[in-house]
Amino acid sequence: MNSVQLIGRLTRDPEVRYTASQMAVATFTIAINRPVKSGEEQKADFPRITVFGRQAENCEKYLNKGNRVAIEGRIQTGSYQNKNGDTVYTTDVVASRVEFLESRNAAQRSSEQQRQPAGRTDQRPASRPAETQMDMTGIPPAFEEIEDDVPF
Amino acid sequence: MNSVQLIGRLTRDPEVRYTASQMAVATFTIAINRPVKSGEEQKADFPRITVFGRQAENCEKYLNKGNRVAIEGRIQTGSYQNKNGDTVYTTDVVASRVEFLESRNAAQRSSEQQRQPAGRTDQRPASRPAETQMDMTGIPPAFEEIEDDVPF
Amino acid sequence: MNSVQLIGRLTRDPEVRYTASQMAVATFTIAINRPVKSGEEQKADFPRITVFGRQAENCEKYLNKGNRVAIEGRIQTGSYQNKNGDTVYTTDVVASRVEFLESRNAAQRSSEQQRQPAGRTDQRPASRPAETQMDMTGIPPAFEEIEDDVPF
Amino acid sequence: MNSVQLIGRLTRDPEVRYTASQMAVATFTIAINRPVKSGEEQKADFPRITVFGRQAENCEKYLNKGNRVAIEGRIQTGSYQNKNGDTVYTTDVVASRVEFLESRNAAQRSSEQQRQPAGRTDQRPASRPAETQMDMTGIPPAFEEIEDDVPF
DNA sequence: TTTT
DNA sequence: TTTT
Repeated sequence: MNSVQLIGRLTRDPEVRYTASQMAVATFTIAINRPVKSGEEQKADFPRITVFGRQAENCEKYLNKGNRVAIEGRIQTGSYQNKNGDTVYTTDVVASRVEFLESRNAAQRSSEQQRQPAGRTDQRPASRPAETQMDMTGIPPAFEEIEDDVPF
Repeated sequence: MNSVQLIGRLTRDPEVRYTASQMAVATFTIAINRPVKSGEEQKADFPRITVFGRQAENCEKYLNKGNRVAIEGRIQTGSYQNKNGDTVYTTDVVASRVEFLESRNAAQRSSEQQRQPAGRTDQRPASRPAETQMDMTGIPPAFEEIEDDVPF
Repeated sequence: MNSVQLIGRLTRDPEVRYTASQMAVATFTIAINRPVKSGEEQKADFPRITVFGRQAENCEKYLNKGNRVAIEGRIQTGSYQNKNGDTVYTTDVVASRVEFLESRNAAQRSSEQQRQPAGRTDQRPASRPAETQMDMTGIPPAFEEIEDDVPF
Repeated sequence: MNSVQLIGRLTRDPEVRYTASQMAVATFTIAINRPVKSGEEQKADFPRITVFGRQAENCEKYLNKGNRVAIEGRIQTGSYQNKNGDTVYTTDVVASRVEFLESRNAAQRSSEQQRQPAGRTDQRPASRPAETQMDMTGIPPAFEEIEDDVPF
């Protein structure tokens, strides 16, 4: 069992990169405020979230800094060598599900603008319902094909 | 919401230190095998677990390398400066509950032997029931007093 | 381990009753929409939530039908005899934590109006920040005293 | 979000039935002891678990009354009319994952005997490693085809 | 008996 | 390096 449930707000816009096989991988950090007695200063935790595939694409489209999300996933640990040659250990939450509890208008997102330079020529604004959820089954890189339905 | 549930095995005996106020803090890492199709090589994640107070003492007494535990807790992030002066970011699971799903005889524990060099002179073996659970409410260092009942 | 995490919307205003020792007990049902492919009809689950103590009072004050909440808790089963004399088995989620992800103005709440008939004579509306969380440690009826801080 | 994590012991052998499309559906109840101060009488909760597909078959093969399992899943509510014609409301945990934390020898299981009447003619006992896990992605009845690997 |  |  390796199960994580989080609710928090993005500290920055998601970063998206692509694997060799063209799968999107979105990464962002969320701020989760700790329960605090009134008067005490607010503290927070900042876990890093990784999302794969179509969900990563939706995060890129619809999530911005400050947006609140609910995350279901698992803890994944790893390590890499930094420039100094010493080992850095990492701990990420790999999301199997991202639920948008709120998201600003996607049109304001610079990263989307860039990927869709020809632009939307239809009249409907690139807005979306405030509540949306998406599912991802399977654990990349062993990644099954994803049904191509938009989440709303 | 910041909620984590894990089942795994200790990669080493717990390490225990004490705060200025004499509260025990146990730290250990568990190995959680990832689900894997037969034939594939086994991979695992290795989150670090932190336990406070009486629970930390029980972990010290009853948990050894290889023992299986169930953990409920939350993700806590932090940072510190290493010897080279650069910032190292940390992610821990702070356990609010540790359930012993199995534990070897505590007497075999080298770390315990060392802390109790005069040894046990009574006849009863330092064994314990295989299933035990303990609860910890509250989040250190804001730590409420703990009812002093042994977990079995 | 008995751990539950839910996000959903109240199907009705909370019902509140009081134990012999004057502890508030709030009960409500939330609707959790199931993930659904676009085009399919929406289905939902409707677990019943039980909240104790000061948290129950806050639910009464600030939660209304339609409000979205995040719940952490555990499954509790029980049974009772109905009027026909046969046994009815029950399954509830006892909340250890309720997070208000949204709540309408408390003044609009009829149940509160009723409990405070003399009314608020000050000018400030009985509103509150949209995000609020409260904590409850301990499992009623073995219920430890609750620190008397308001959650905002 | 609709997430449940449980550890408990089967109160009886699993019951298995088959859908029209020949998918196995296993049902059982687990006992989860509540944390209790020493001296108090033990109480427990008894949620009903439902498992679909290949996992249900594995439950039938390898799980018996008394075995300890870890369950990940979600709460599902429903209702039906009983013989008296009144509505009975149900709450189940639909398991997306069942982890065998322990299981007696499968050969002792009567239900398996029945499904495999010709019997095993090889010499190896129908035993299995004590730790095993299986995964099920997707939510029946919208059920994707399951890779046919045994879980050990 | 169900929410948006 | 942090969100409201």
